[in-house]
Amino acid sequence: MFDYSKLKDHICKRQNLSADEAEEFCASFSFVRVKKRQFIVQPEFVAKYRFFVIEGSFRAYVIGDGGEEHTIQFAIDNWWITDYNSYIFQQPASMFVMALEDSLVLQISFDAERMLKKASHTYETIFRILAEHTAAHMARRVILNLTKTAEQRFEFMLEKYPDIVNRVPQYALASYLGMTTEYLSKLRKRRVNAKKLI
Amino acid sequence: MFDYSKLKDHICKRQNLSADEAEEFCASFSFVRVKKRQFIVQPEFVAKYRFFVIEGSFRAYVIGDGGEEHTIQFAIDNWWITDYNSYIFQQPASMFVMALEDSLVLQISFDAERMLKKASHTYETIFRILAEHTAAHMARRVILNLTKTAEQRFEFMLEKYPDIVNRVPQYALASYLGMTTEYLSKLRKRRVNAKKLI
DNA sequence: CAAAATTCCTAAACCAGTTCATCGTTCCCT
DNA sequence: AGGGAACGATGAACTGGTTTAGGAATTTTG
Repeated sequence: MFDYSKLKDHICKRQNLSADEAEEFCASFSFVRVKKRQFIVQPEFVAKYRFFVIEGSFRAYVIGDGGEEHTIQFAIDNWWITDYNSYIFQQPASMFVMALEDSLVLQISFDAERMLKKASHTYETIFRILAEHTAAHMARRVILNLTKTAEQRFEFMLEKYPDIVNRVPQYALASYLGMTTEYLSKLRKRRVNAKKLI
Repeated sequence: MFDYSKLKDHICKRQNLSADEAEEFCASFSFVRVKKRQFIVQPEFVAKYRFFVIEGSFRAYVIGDGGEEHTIQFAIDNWWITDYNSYIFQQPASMFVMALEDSLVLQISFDAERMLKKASHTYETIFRILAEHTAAHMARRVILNLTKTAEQRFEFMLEKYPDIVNRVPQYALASYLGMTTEYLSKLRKRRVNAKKLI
């Protein structure tokens, strides 16, 4: 009925798998359609699933003490998303994860993942690599936030993830970059004016 | 000659291991003494090792465009440290990792780690769990930096990692928390004055 | 299609945190 | 032991980014 090829490609790029193994691996995932503005993770509830985005886009955010939203992560096609701390430790989540558009995802439950990890060394390796990549990505993000100014972070985002910049609402992007919408708007204007001079 | 018990305890807390397995696992690590101010990772060179601190303390930092130091991570007894992106992808490092005191570490090389991972499902699991914990920890750090003010981050640090606050130099702590030494000094003073009023 | 709601832009006042400059203290090193 | 470098404190001037407040444009929904 549905097409697992995106997930298969994603996995096989990182680890050699026989056709049978790839098949068995994917069988633990189920397709779910998610409507725009629908939540797939909510605070207080344990994040039972890890999601792989086939099409559409998502946004993970937390609510600060003053009620402000802080975007922690975006996910578009071929990215993973969930509340990582909630999922890994099976504790109540602190994040919302919401669809930004009507989307299609593949989800795996924590239990199914645990079985896969237990079942074979190869599957364990896949999740090990996944976790390493996640850790490495997060480490880069920490460095970026610590070493660059708001403007530099925006420039970096434009260069590295133009798809995301053009696809997500401005207030979500601003809070991801650790600034206000107003300031992002100012930066955008400054860029346009700078371009006009060339 | 040396005592592997700290590493053994650390691993066994996370994964069940037979005595033989624990022995074999630890055999891939070697003890190294590191003098204060000595580097165990340097930019441009590939981080060949991952380190487990037996005693002493370390600091990982990068140099910003303007020459400022930004502390990315501290490590004291029973913590892991290296330039994660360099080690995992075996690419040139962007960080310095320096001993803050005369220290004793256990190091494992990337190749030895790869062999362990390949050799057995159990060892693969250990490194998977390690990576998951690293990713989860980093995710919490990103959230903290995005949602809290400089003062709140300092308060949090005091509560959660008082050992580190009391053990590392002020300028290192300040750059870890994403602020200047001068401002941290001001916050410290504000705290002392606030306490006097109680 | 029109009303309601959400998103985006602009601008001025404001503030958390930085910069700069100076001084006292502690830690090393030989 | 003593001279130099590293470390911490403090205050005044400054700035990157926020807050507040308003209005315009776009999207959603009935």
